[in-house]
Amino acid sequence: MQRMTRQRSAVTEVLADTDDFRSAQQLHETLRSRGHGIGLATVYRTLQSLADGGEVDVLRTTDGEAVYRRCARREHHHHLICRGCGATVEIEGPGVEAWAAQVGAAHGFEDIEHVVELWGTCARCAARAAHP
Amino acid sequence: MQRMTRQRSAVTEVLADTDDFRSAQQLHETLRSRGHGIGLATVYRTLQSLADGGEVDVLRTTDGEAVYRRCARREHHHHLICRGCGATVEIEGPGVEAWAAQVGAAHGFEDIEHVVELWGTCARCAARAAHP
DNA sequence: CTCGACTTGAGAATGATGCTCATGAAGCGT
DNA sequence: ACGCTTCATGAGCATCATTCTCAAGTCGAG
Repeated sequence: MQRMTRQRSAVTEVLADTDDFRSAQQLHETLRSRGHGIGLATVYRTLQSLADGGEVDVLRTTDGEAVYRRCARREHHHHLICRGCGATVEIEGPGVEAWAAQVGAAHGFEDIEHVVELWGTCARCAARAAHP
Repeated sequence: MQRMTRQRSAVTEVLADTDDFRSAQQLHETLRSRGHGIGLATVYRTLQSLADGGEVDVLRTTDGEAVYRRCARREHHHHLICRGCGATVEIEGPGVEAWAAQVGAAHGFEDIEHVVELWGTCARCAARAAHP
């Protein structure tokens, strides 16, 4: 079972407040700045369990760092993420599911999962880069 | 310029000998076992420069570990990778390029890149799992 | 309210990867 | 083939994200 602790609700609250993908460290920072005393290890543990329960989406930046986001849809979907600030748009991958399963099976692979994410620079970050 | 050293050619040779995605550590291991004296740092540096030059493909496992592969095609393409052993099949992503660029632009994002990879368990690893 | 079981957190441990700098070797020019 | 300049190497240390440890704290069922 999963207990509802002060720390756990603080994490879900912060996640609910942003639409961007954020790293565990960034979330921890935000939590501290809001006055919640919470340990980094707890943030990692909580994010892990939320991810296991499908309540948050996790993905890896090109640097290999894990970033988390509370998505609107619980069904599988994809993202367009800003490399600069983490701003995210949920997107559709038309026909991707079927294509992935079919290609996998055609090569004798089982338990197929697919990773389909778009990375770019959002308008705001592009503007910021233009005015240094 | 890029000098051709004993170590560098050893790395490219090992990469040429496998079709699987391999981590820097695994490649280092293989190199040592073949009798090449080579430092881990050199393996990392060499892989990095090969990747920068587009001679090897790099991607991240779900654990965030970087894995490398000498691909047949130099043009952009996608992969179906075995989670167990790294065995890889190069695949086509029909229409993905155009779709990615279009979706990105529609949301005001620039410099769009896309990550499209399929992960699964290859037939050999599935069989191995069945006979413990 | 009580108490056991789960959770927390500070700090240490781990693991991948990057950095340093003294030493080695590629390869250009001769 | 011979130097010589310059870039490459490697052993070990540094860093950074993430996980582990375990004593102390706190949910929440009864």
